[in-house]
Amino acid sequence: MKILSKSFYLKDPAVAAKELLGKLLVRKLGNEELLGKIVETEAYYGLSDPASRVTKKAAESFSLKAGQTFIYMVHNSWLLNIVANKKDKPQGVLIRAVEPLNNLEILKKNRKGKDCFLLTNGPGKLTQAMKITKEHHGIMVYAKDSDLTIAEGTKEHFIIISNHRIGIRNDLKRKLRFYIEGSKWVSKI
DNA sequence: AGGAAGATCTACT
DNA sequence: GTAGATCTTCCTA
Repeated sequence: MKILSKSFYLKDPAVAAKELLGKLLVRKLGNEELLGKIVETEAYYGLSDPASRVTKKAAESFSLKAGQTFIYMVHNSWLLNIVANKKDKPQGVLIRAVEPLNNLEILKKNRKGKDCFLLTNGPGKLTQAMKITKEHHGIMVYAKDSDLTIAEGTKEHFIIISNHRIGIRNDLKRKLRFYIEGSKWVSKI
């Protein structure tokens, strides 16, 4: 399994968000390795983004370098972001949904018996299922020994749909949400 | 110290 | 589809 290099994250967040679709999220949990295919992402543009208070907080945390995680709690849920930018700007990609590929029993246990696509079809759900918390804030996802990494996925072909983002009052005009067409794990069509 | 608001989730109608 | 739950952070006094 090939882990994406740091240079992968040195690009425009919208581009990175699109290219992250189909990649593998690798969560090391003790002796187990939880694999999830990324099926839904959103790009965030930090300071120029109307996402109010979240942006402010993000601006601080995005002083992190490209390729590091940025984890944030909202509405009793953890959200997983990967910092991605060309320059030193507070920008990044939000991982909204993944398709679990193995260790379903562990995911079910963490999700109190939920099943199938209910396991990870939302930002708060996938972090719960994979036991991702604030302790993973600032992890370098390109480092081989990190508990959380992102690796090359299969080379299968899929169609990418773009849409406006979810849950923001005054969204930007650009469509910054991307997901794989037909995936059962996409949170909302 | 207290209140308000949020990149959500769940349950119910 | 809509309302309520529930927690962390930020803002104001």
